[in-house]
Amino acid sequence: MRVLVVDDEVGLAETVRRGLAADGFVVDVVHNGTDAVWAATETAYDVMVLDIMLPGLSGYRVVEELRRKANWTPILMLSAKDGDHDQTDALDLGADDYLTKPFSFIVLIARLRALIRRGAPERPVVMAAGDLTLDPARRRVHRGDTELHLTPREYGLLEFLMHHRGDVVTKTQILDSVWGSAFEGDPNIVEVYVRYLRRKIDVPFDRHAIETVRGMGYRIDAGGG
Amino acid sequence: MRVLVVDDEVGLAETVRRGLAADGFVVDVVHNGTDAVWAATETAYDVMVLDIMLPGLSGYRVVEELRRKANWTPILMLSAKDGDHDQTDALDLGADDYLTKPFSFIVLIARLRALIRRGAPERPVVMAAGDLTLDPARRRVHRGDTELHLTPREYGLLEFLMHHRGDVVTKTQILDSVWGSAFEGDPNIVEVYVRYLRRKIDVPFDRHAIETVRGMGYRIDAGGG
DNA sequence: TGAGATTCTCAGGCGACACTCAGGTGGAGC
DNA sequence: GCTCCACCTGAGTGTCGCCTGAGAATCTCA
Repeated sequence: MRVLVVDDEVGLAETVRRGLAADGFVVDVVHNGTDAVWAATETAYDVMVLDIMLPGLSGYRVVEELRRKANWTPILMLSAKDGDHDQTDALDLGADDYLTKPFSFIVLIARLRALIRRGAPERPVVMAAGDLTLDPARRRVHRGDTELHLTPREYGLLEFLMHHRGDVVTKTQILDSVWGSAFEGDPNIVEVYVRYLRRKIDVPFDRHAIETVRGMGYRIDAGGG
Repeated sequence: MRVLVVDDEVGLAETVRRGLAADGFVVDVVHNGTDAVWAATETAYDVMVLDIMLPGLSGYRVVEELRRKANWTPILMLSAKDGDHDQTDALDLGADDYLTKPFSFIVLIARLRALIRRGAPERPVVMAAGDLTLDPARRRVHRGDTELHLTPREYGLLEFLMHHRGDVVTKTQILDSVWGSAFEGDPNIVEVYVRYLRRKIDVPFDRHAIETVRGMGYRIDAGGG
């Protein structure tokens, strides 16, 4: 059982390290967020203990960064504060459990074991429209079982459409979100990329996921075409 | 903070009840879908915990039924399964969060608090006249279960009529609102478009939602024809 | 540096849609 | 029942929104 402990209070970190080691865990300790991300990326830990208050990269940012990198190691967060906000913020960001300092060692170990037992947490939301799925974390798109290769622009467009699946989105909205409001070129670019997307996600499968709503914009059907 | 817990496993439901009560929630428990819909309709809960696997009316159907009845109580769904499908299905149907069994109590409570904090999600107003519905956000029109394809002008006209459903609107009002006061063409255009609309929303269903009030204008019946 | 991938521009084509018009129909008042 | 006028109807016509293919410009990576 490998644990990564992240806390800038060297004394506390050392106490935790000894306690966990005595309980049979293999423990690595780092003292800041940047090292935490690096360590978690290099080594497959079974669980992480992560303090929120860290110099440089905060605990929140560490979770965010790891999840963005598709690292689903269970994370238990620690905080000195006792507010609801800390707690829910942490969980919203993708942490898996939460403990307020000061905490009992027995509780910490029990919670860690529970996390390990549960295994890697639920995957983040995979957006689906019928058999067309888009996984934002992994940046992957599937039509049924076949993976589709999309260029960055195509992916950005599809992600935007999927995020609003069922709703009509105007070309202006698309331009603003996918190309950015600074875009100065020909708005026709949206039509062109809708065509590119259709060529990859619809045409080969004889589907019509992307619907044109004349005079309004486009809509991706929640049923996937 | 009132919570409705819906789970057919009596033991688990009782555990959840006690835990939430200890955390200051006022908890009601029911063990099947039918009771859940009834309870949620009778009482204004701040949040619901809803198991997917239920005897009789499943959790999915409960969500569907409540949303259909314009009940937007935040719902957290529970499932024994661990599939992606469960998750997206639940969220697609109008649930607001999702938790896989077994779950940590801390996480459950945090998620519930987050849902309550977020409050009932804003739902777009769906205008209805009998079984004729118009969803402005999704720009969709249904007669019963069948979706109708309207052109932008037809849609604009119907939206205006629905907005004033029950009242007589004059052709001048229609022209000003739907075509804009700048319109210089033949006012007969209103009659033409009323005909187009009738051909799509009334004739195929043998209905008469759009009523002609001779000398005055038109009226859409609140009962949908 | 060069080949391939990707982004973007442009101009032509096509068809859905908005609108016109001329005649038909039927209700209301005499 | 006749007449008038409001409304209905069908057959057009032109336009504009969207689609499409070709190719230039730019980026990426070996």
